[in-house]
Amino acid sequence: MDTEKTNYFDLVYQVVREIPKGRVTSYGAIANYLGLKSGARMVGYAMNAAHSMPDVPAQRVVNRMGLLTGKHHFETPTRMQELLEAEGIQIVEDQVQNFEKVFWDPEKELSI
DNA sequence: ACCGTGACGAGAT
DNA sequence: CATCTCGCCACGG
Repeated sequence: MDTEKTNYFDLVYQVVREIPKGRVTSYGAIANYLGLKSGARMVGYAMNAAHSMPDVPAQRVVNRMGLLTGKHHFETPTRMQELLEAEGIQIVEDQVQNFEKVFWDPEKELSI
């Protein structure tokens, strides 16, 4: 055990858990907030490990275009959309509607 | 130890 | 304006 090299994964989960209900954010926004700068990919990779993390609403994390790119990683491909719709987010063909409205920028609205 | 791949993003053509 | 390529870093095979 020991060697928590994936410590930055926890940072990602920390931010994701702070995403308000009915809102979404992007991988790049989280990466930027954590200072990973162009590590948007790393954020996505971290989310892949989120499978073992409770209270990590990965469905609220989409790519910068508001597209549900990671829906295939859920229990079912439609699970992500259903969860978001249950929070009041409208989705059409894996695209978040009113993305600008539901977009939640950690750097602007979050303070942890 | 090397190569390929990946829940992305931005710049260049 | 649409498409392509490269960069980022970590992990699996």
